Amino acid sequence: MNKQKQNEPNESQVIQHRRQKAAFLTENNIPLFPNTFRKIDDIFKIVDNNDHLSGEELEELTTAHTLAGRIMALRSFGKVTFIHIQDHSARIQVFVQRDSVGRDNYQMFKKYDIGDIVGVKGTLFRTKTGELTVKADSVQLLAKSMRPLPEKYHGLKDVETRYRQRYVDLLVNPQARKIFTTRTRIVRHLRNFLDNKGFLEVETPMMQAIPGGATAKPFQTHHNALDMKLYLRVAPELYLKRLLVGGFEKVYEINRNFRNEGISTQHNPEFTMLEFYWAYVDFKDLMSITEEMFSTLAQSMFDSTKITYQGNTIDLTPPWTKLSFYESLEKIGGLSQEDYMSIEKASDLVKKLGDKVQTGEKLGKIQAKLFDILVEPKLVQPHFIYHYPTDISPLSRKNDNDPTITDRFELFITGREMANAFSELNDPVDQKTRFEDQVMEKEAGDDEAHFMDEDYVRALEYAMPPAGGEGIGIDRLVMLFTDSASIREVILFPLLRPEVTSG
RNA sequence: GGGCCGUUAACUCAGUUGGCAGAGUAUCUGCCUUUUAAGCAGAGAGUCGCAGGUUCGACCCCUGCACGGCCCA
Repeated sequence: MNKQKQNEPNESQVIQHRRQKAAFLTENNIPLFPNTFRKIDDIFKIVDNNDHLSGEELEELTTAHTLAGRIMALRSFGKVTFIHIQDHSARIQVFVQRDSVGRDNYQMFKKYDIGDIVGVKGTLFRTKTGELTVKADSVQLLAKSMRPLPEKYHGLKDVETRYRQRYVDLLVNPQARKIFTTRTRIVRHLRNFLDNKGFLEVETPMMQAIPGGATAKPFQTHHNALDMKLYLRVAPELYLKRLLVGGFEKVYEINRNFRNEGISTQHNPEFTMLEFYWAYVDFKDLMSITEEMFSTLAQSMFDSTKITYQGNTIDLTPPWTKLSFYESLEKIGGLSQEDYMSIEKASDLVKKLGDKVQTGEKLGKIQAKLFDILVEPKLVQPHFIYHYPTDISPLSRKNDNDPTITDRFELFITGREMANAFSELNDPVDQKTRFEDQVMEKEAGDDEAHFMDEDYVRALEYAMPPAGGEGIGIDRLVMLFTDSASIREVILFPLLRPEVTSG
């Protein structure tokens, strides 16, 4: 009996027991991991097709079902055992009787554990308590589980384990599965929405020699054969706009971006963005399509344009409130023009509110800090804030009447930035100047500032059609639609430090 | 980066003033042919996150570290 595992004296008792059972099954010629069983029926379909039938009606049916799934519960009465098995679609009870499956088979079945994956053939009936149940003609082991599942009643609660071992979380917590199936439905809706409007989905480089398209710190990597430094992209923007130059008029990409910043309930280093670019429209047209996109999404998910997020009702019924950046500082931030239009006053205010101001920082950047503190958290219902300062919008088209502001908006819901959009800057001379300004900021120590991208300027020199472009954070959108407080709840495998393996 | 909180059996959690480490679930053995958080009887299971320190004695007090969570920047 002690022939195995003497080198792992601390191995949990449960695992040792399971190894012993596995050895017993192997000795009796029961394969632990056969791939010969072919599942025919989804459990959901079986339940859906038959749940309306009475016990008597089920008795008359002789239809045999062939299903497979993981044993999630097991109640043994000696010569008869009830198990619940779960597949991707649902869960159903299975009744395994010694006198139905045969004495020898039942002997083997008694070595099956919660967590094992089994294949079942049998017919339907109702138990005394009325539960729709499969009466097994046979139960076959398809994959032996060597580890116990978390507790049946409380499930897996430990947040760290839920993220590190997401497979266990998904197995035992239906809410977790729900979030990720909802995520997929959301993304599918967005694709359908854009496809139906004639947008073309494309894929642009994630590894870039010159990262651009957002003010953010990039990750660095290295290509060995080419011996060159590469960056993981912070945004696809500049490539998508090159496609507008190339003649595509409506393009979008849903894919990962990487930003070398802190981790929080709102930030994961890799995250998913939708970016779309549309020739011959401006930022106001983008407001309309955004309202349509979000409200149809809510409608298709919840049959309503009102949704609940962390106890607040969010009304996504268009049209949404629209305020200029300066209006928002006044109406929502409670500031006067003199507070925010002078560098000195605005800087003092920022410091008073607990943030820092670097010497030589531009007015727009200081105003943005005021906005972040005084306005953003209060934008719980959907708000478009437009006409951002040019200083903090290096890729946006300047307003025709006032070059200190841009034709740009950000969308805020639940106090968070959900989208960023603007009329695109397509004047190559202006763009080059903005890049040069960014390079100066970079040299002054701002490692979020843009690099010079000569090829992008060259592309604009061939003429890019006037256009609007927008980015929407998919993870935050999914948080909103799944009522999740943390971004890690909506990312299957959020970034964590390596697990410490002791001893 | 800063503050606060957490880390005890496979899971969910207790743990008294610093005095032998606990429960439920799960597991094992026995009984049990319609249960469903099945039941009854019994049993086994611990690097109390890690490393130091204080103490006759530390899960408990102190210091440092690791991982995670929340808040702030």
